[in-house]
Amino acid sequence: MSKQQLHQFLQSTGRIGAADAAAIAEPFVAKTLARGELLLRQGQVSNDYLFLDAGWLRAFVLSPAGQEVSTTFYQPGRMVLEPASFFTRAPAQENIQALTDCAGWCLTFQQFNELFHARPEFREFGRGLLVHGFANLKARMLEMVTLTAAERYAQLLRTSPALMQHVSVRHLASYLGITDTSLSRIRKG
Amino acid sequence: MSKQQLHQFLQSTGRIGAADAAAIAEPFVAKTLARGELLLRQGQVSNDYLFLDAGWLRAFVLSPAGQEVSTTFYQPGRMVLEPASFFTRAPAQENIQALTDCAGWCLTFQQFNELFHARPEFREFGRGLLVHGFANLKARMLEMVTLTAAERYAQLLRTSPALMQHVSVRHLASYLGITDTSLSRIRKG
DNA sequence: CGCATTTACTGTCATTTGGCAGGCACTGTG
DNA sequence: CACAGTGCCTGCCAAATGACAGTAAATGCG
Repeated sequence: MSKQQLHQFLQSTGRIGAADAAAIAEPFVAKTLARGELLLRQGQVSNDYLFLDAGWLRAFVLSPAGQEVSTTFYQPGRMVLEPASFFTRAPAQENIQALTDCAGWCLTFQQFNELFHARPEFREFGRGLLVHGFANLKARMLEMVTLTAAERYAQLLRTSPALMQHVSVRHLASYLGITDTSLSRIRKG
Repeated sequence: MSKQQLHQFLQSTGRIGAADAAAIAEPFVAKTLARGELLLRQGQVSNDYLFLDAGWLRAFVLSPAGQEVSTTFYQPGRMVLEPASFFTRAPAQENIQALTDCAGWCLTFQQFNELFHARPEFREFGRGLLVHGFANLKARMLEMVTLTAAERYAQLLRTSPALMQHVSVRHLASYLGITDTSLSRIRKG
């Protein structure tokens, strides 16, 4: 497997040229996960800044009541990251689990930070990643407030149809903020 | 009004010394807002990286149905920022409005970016700000999914009692993801 | 293969929440 | 003062969702 997808992703912001992309990608190390394996376990400090070539993952937390709540799904061609733990070096609240076999390229925090401070383009890239994640989360929050469960499901179907192939109804339901019972009814209806 | 609070806030991360804090604070310019005034209007590009000395603000968006939904409340001693527009230079979806008369210190995007690239400590500071905002939003999303409306209200009362003095029931309700009718009932309790 | 486990769906009923309309108190204005 | 406007509360009913239990199909495993 080559780093071609990673190169393209780095350049996709428009601010990183081919030569810089190659230099930035250089320290990334190959990483694979088997289906079901955890990339991050709650209580650990995240040390993976991962570009995902292939596969799907989900992040989840345990609610006070002890139930798994899926918080994020990660698709191929994107970064997999838990910023709160990775950047602050604090133990993670979240777990990140491979829904399928996965393969990608990974930086440690130290490697990330060296690039971050050494390369202005990568700085902007990293900042942009956080900003977009923030904006997406805000949009999701807005949907939680303004849409019904059925509308949220329809919206997700429309924007991420491929996701449905890899995620169980139960995971989807907790992501949408409803019970699997309700989601079953919504899908039926 | 002095920049003392800003100095302290910059140093509160532990990675910025007094001398660096003074140097970083230097380009910040005084900014005031009258109650009701908009710091940011949707459709505009945000150009304010604001530290709030005194006063309260809220951010809100218009839902597809045309209703105001409050998304964030800003308290004194913190930053006021709409990252999605400020960093990407894209028109904002959100409005930011002063709930009371406000005073603080402000950077433009250009000033911010110069500091960001020139000063490693400020880079880490800015990154930390985004990361914490992200983590807070995720925690709020988790509350939306796992708690009832009454529990979310109780939680907010516990964590931000001062907020209640400055925010109308209607704003609070949309922030909590319920109608003002329901919040009224919850408060009655 | 047989068996246990997990997953998805469904029915019934209780609870939560929204929609709507009305009432009361407060505020600013001529 | 009279008046309109606004914010907050409340009552009534309908819709959305949760809780629980049971079933059937799919899956994993010895």
